[in-house]
Parts: sequence; structure tokens; C-alpha cells
Amino acid sequence: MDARVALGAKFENWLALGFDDARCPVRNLLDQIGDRWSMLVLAALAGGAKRFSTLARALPDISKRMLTQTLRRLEADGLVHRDVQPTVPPSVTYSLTSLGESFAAPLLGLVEWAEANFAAVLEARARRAQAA
Amino acid sequence: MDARVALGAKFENWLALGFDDARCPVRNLLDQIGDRWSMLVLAALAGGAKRFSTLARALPDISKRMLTQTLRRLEADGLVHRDVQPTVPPSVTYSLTSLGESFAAPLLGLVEWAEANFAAVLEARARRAQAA
DNA sequence: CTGAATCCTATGCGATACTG
DNA sequence: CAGTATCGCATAGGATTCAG
Repeated sequence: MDARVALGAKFENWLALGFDDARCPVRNLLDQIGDRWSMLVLAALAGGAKRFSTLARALPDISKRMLTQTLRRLEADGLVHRDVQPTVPPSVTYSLTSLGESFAAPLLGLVEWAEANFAAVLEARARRAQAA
Repeated sequence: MDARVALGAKFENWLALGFDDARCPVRNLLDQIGDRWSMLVLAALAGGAKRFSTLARALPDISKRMLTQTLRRLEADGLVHRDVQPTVPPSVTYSLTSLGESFAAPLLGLVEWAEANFAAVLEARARRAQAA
């Protein structure tokens, strides 16, 4: 696999650079979006702009608290744009920035891998459960 | 962006299917490898098989506890192979399975995005900090 | 050298109630 | 509608110690 080699080379590189936490983009990325919701919110917004309550319905089991928190962080990182209409009642619309849109490609890659290999993972777990 | 549209479509699909936690590959994937270490361990192994202590040195700030735990889970999911040499002292080597190698491609995509857009993210954060 | 076991703390995250 | 505030639990994960 070519990607494997490239990835291995990159890792050796980080290692040589001392793996500085603040300067390692990967560590930084994982710290931000490696949580339970960020990627799902981004996927939800990939289809187009959505209002707060629409997002809440789209992510069935997220709490308002976490939805707010997640959106705020994505906004701070420049991935999501927040548009407030000062009407009564207020209407707030979230959408991907161009930076957020650029993240759709790698995220899609991850999603496709997950879909393609989910069966294999389940099988591996089953084998292990059986062995025990 | 084409990937954005594809991602949006996929999301609508999950939504229509009820978003069942146990059957959604993406939720499942994120629950497993969406932690702090899994992706880094996979990246470390992308360069080739490594021993336990080598991995520990390669990931400067992982504790033995988390390294063991992470490796065990990746092994259970069929991404990593564990090879024990019954010598004294014992020598245990970890390597990617073919399934694990297949994950290198999407992971590399993520890493490349992180490297390419890290500056933009930092800039967004800086703008926000300045505004406050 | 490669873990397993135990202890402890930080915090992710949900539930609920309240506000403009 | 779109949040904020407060509470409380479950878990992630580090530090340390023990074992084969």
C-alpha cells in the first residue's frame, strides 16, 4: 500500500521533530474533532445550511448542551459559520465555511472506509468473542 | 465541492434509516478510534512492525496503560496483529493487518488535511481571541 | 521486557430547569 | 427558537506498583 508508506514516513518525521504538541497539526486536529460529535455535525452540515433545531433533530441523541458546545468550537476553528437573524423568535443558521467544506473530502474518505469495512471489523470482534 | 454533496447525501441516508447506533458504521468507527491514541498508534505502525517498547518511545506521552488498552482494542477490531515471541524476556511485536493497512489511505487523507489547513485553523482561533 | 492491577483525578456528556 | 446555568455521573486516562 502506498498510503501506508507515506503515512509511516510522516510519522517518522513528527518523531524527529520532537512531536511538539502545540505544533503537531494531527494532535491538534484529534484533540478538537476527535470527540463524539464534531464529525457528525460536520457531516450533517455537509448537506447544506441548517438551523439549530434542525441539527438537534438530525442528531437524535445529542443534547442541546453538547450541540451548542460543538458548534461553538467548530466556529472558533473556522469550520462553521454562524448566522443570526435578529427576529422574534430568533433564528440561527449554521453552515460550513470554505474551510469546513474542504474537510468534507477527507471525512468522506473516513466514512467510506467505515462503511466498506464495517463487516470485517464485526467479524474480527466475533472471532475474538468466540475464542474467549 | 463534490465530496461535500456526497457526504450530505450519506448523512440524509443514515437519518432515513433511523441512525441506529449499533448499525451505523460511522458511529461505531468514531466510538472506537475517535479517542486520543488509536489513530496515532495506527500511524506509528504504518511504517512497519514495532515492539511494545518501541511504540512507547514513539508516542512520547502515552502511558503504558493506554498503549496496552489501545492496542488491545485495535487487535480486537482486526486492525492490528499481535505477535508474541515466548523468549525470556518476552518480545511482543505489533503490526498492521491487511485491514489495518487499508485504513492508512483515509487516515493519510485526514493527516494531509490537518497539515495543509492547520495555519488557517490557528488564524481563525486568533481572530476569535482578538475579538474578545 | 511486557504487561496487569489498583488508585485517583479530570472532564465529557447527559438531564433538567431557566431566560431573552 | 436558541440558547445558558447548574448538577451529577460515568468514563478516559495518568501515576504507580506488582508480576511472569
